Amino acid sequence: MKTRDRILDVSLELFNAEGEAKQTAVDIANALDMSPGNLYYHFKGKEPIIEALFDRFEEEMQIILGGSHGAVTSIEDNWIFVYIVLEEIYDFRFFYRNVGDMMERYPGLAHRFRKILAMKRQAIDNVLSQLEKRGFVDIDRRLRPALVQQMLSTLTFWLSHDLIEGSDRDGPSLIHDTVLQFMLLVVPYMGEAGADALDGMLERRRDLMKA
Amino acid sequence: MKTRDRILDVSLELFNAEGEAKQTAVDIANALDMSPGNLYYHFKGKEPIIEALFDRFEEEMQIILGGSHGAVTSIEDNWIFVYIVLEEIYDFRFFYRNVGDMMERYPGLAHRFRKILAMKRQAIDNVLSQLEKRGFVDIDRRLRPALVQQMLSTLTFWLSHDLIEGSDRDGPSLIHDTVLQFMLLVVPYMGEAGADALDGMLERRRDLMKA
DNA sequence: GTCTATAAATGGATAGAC
DNA sequence: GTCTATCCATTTATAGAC
Repeated sequence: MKTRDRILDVSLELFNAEGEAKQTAVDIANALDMSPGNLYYHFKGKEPIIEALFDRFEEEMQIILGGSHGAVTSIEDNWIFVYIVLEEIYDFRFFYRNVGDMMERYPGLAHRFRKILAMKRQAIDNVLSQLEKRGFVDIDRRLRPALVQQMLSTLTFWLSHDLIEGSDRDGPSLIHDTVLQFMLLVVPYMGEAGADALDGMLERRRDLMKA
Repeated sequence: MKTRDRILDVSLELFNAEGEAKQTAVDIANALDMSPGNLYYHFKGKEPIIEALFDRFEEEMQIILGGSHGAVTSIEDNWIFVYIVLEEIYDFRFFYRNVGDMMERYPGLAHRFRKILAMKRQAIDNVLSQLEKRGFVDIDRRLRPALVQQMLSTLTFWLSHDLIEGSDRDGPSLIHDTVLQFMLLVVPYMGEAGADALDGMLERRRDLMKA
């Protein structure tokens, strides 16, 4: 099963770098220095390759999002999973450059995308509940669903948004800014402590910029 | 120039209903009860049709976003332009079901999309400034850019988000909920008056649901 | 302006030799 | 497992008659 893995590795790299939609089966074979016939021996086309890549992605995400998110003390620590999720998405960023397009062209992925979305929502909800229970934040019940939705959107469309703005940033810096953007959403609900927490977040971001 | 307009009208309807990516030049001709050859006489293919449709959309958006946004008293009235923008986007929703994909496949649209994005950002900024000046809201300077970005994302990805969630809602109800989602973003910055404003927004939403 | 017919181009897919 | 050769389907695009 070595060639099979090589096909997946190179395909992932190619899709992330050049965009999935533009690559044909022949392009993939070329990138592998392999004949199209041989590629078809291992995978019946582009679609099964995509699905095999999604298998990998899904597995990772389930590990990340299925893990426990309790037992942390500081506010920022609660959101560490956000950072990890963004990094994982970045590894498979071709899926997220254009989620709607992927779901449309590979209908088999739609419900699996939604399952991951639901897990993300659950994870966000858990963390917010933690923060509320510990008294770090106080969120109006009527505003809570909108806040969760906003967080979920951030997690889903950060790459699309960057693409549309055409900023062409490097991955790590984009990830850091997205984490910041995410955390800033709770600041208004932190009351007195909000100002200090905000300072901390921005300072940390500056440190990361330098490094 | 009558056939030309008919082609654009029917194409828009077809793209909105069935998705732009799936329609070929022949499909468009069929929907028009017209031969492909004739279609090609008026437009050299799908791309010039898309661009002509974007001309229409761009013109409308410039009128909406270029207009003045001052001289309104209530908080909700300030956001009327959001409602109008969403309705206009809905009329050309095939552009927004998958913005990134459109920009990728029609590179000529990219900078025009970005121009509209910039106008939206400006309009949001103006309204926020108005609200601040009148003392309706008090937004930390360091949080303001993140808030604007969230609002912009909402305005850009509401249709994608609905598509991904697969909720398959009807247009008007989706538009109303998106306006609500948009306005809820400022509630945390309204201080004492926030609770009342929130009540008003939710009540208004309920009234619209019944109608 | 509109049609029919057909060419040209692209990408997906398989057969059969090695 | 891997290659070459080839076929098939789809879509774009044009030529020429009406």
